[in-house]
Amino acid sequence: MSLASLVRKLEQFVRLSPVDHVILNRASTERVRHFGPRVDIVREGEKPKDVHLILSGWACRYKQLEDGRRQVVSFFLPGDICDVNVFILREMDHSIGTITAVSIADLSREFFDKVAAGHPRIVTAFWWETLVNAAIQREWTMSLGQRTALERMAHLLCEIWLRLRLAGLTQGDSCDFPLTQGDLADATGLSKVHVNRTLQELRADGLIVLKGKTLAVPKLDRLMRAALFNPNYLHMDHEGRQLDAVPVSPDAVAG
Amino acid sequence: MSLASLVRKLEQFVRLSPVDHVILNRASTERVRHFGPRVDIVREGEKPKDVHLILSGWACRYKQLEDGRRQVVSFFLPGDICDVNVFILREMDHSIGTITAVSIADLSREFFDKVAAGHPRIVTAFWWETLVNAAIQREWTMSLGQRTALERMAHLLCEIWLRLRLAGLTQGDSCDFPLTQGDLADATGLSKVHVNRTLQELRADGLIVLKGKTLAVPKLDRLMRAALFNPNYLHMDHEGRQLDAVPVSPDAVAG
DNA sequence: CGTTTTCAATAACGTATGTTACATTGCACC
DNA sequence: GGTGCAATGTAACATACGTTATTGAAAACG
Repeated sequence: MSLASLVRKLEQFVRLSPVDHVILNRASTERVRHFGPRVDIVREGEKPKDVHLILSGWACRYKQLEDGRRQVVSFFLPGDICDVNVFILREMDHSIGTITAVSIADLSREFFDKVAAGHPRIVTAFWWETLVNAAIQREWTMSLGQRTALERMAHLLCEIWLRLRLAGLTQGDSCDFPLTQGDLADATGLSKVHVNRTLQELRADGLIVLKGKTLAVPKLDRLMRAALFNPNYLHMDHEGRQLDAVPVSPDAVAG
Repeated sequence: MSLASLVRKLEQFVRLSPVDHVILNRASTERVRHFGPRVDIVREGEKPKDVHLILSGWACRYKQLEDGRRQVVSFFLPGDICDVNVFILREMDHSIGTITAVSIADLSREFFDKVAAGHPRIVTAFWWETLVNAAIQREWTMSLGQRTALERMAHLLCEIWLRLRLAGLTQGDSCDFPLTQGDLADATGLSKVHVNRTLQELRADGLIVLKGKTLAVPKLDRLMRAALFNPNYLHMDHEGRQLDAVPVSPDAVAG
């Protein structure tokens, strides 16, 4: 129920003015909606009306084939924006569903028009968000096409970890992790059974501690190596602002 | 060496003004470069300088792992724009390489600033391009995660076919097709051997005729069915402007 | 606070796709 | 108009991952 993650993330990239803060703050307090866990926010085929900003909770974007096969194509964490400017399209080509209980703010076309007209830094920040999301989608393509089950799993966990940390949602080496093995299967294109095997292997190698709904990553650099993880695609730095500008543990980024 | 494909594609979605045409025309004749086949236009790690518009030829975006595994994450056909606004990022997270000989126009940051300031329809058209590219990338995620080799191959061929047709680059039921089986392997995440097997099967089923550098699709609707292809993600229509506004064969879009 | 449902774990077995190897065809280039 | 190299085609064999089934342990629920 907070704007903090979005602002923290965007300010990683662009310095926003006090007026920009007011604009974002207003946008994220008007028109707030709440959803339970495992519920659809948006359905494929609908006309897109608003852009959604995740204030709290986890959600995912997914697609389904006629015969029921389901692929999660991205995860939404607090501070994520679903699709800047989607409303120019006639209909949604995918669905968005919640994982946990979720609060969202609906951002209208008018909001974007106003931003475009008078708030160039927010425009830049939103372009950054858009470009990073595109890069993440490409990296998923890479993972699904080339990485083995183990690498793929490790990669996904690294990515989520770094994104959570950027949003200020990690505590030490652990974080909240509400995804089930079924969710992980739908996201990695593996079967649930093989997801289980793969997690066991990561545990046995001491790369993760995953229990209940909590994930710990004791040695991020080792997990990254197992994943062939190159953080460049997250574009977490800009014009001298390095990732390390955020207080993080020293082993945070390998390389 | 022509702007026609871009304009044809964008006008499918937004009606551009005469001034818009002039702007695009100027942008695509200044700063043109030519490349041979199988050559890199952009390399991962470089600082993005311009946005590239493909005037002629085929190219692809690809990523590589440290150990050499390579994934093609998208194809660029004539009329495609590589990445609207990439230059706000510090460095490229992927490479762009040519398939055939290619001519591109470099679009500068100033061009985009000018467009943003005074040409709202071009802005909308570019957003549409951006959103469709994102949707294509999601569909690739779906393909790689859920579709079988045969479905995946068929799906890729459908997609390329429809994109070429939108750009006005098909003749009857056939089109130029310069991709090698190696390219198809890198794009589908399959081995070259299995790509060969899969193409044989599509041929045996009469779904494609692929020989030399020409592809024919005698029954698009059947190929689409084999691919579980749903064209909605290409967003080829807008506010009453249907796909069929372009002169096409009746079996063009199934469903 | 027992009951029901979901989620995780594990085993046995099946298969789609990968790998290696080599033959064939096509095509660019002297 | 051969000669060389890239692209295609095929076969035999290997394996990473899928499927089905069952059990146990947590949560969710009334």
